[in-house]
Amino acid sequence: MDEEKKRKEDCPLCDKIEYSYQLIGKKWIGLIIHTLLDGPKRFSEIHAYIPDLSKRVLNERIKELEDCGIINRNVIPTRPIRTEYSLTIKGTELGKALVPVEQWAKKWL
Amino acid sequence: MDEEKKRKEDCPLCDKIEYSYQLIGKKWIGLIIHTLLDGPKRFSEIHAYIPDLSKRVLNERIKELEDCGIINRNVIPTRPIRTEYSLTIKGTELGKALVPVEQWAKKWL
DNA sequence: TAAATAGGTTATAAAAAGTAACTAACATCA
DNA sequence: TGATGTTAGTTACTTTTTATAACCTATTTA
Repeated sequence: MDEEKKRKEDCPLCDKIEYSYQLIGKKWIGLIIHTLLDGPKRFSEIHAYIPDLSKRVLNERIKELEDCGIINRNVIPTRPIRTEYSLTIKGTELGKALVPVEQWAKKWL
Repeated sequence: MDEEKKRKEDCPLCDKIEYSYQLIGKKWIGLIIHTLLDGPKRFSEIHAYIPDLSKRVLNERIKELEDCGIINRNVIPTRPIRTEYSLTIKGTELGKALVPVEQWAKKWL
């Protein structure tokens, strides 16, 4: 067995760390979570906050974040129908974990 | 002027926050910084730590991280020549800012 | 009736990342 | 001396992700 594989097997946390970096390493994920951290938002509101993010990709990201339990989708039965997205507890904690990165940005960029 | 543009102009930090998320939103950036946080490493060492990252992209990421002052490139004039990469202070602080994300991963994944 | 809004979907194009083979410069093995 | 290996990449080509823009259904407002 080669060294790098050995290292991975010896460290079950590495998978989780790697996974988390793949997650926030997807384009727009960080900004979407940041946007939702100050409260639930509708599809078009998120889109207005991040205008460079296309609706197609926003929709894709929302589904991915739902699938991994980071956001909730709430369909509000008003007329016209509205869908609201909010962070789960898991998602809120990820959002809070990203705050130091924002502070770094404030200081260094 | 539309609302989203207004919001951006009202918040000069938004650019920095957005930029930081685009930075860590690039594939492999987080893991590379994480890897260098425990000490300087050579090209092939980083590659051994992150075997799924191709040499082509590793090289590209290294250049990008150098360009934005996050890592240093040290050519060591041994025979054969070795290059060592280390985090700058700016880079080290980014690495530390990412630790809460790793703790989140440990807890939730 | 016409245009607008909300929350998407679709088709297609461009950009980013993956794969594998190749290189230069030297070192070691036999 | 020649074959093989190492380090730090580069190159050409393929696949995957993102971007762009048009379209859609249901409903509301002018």
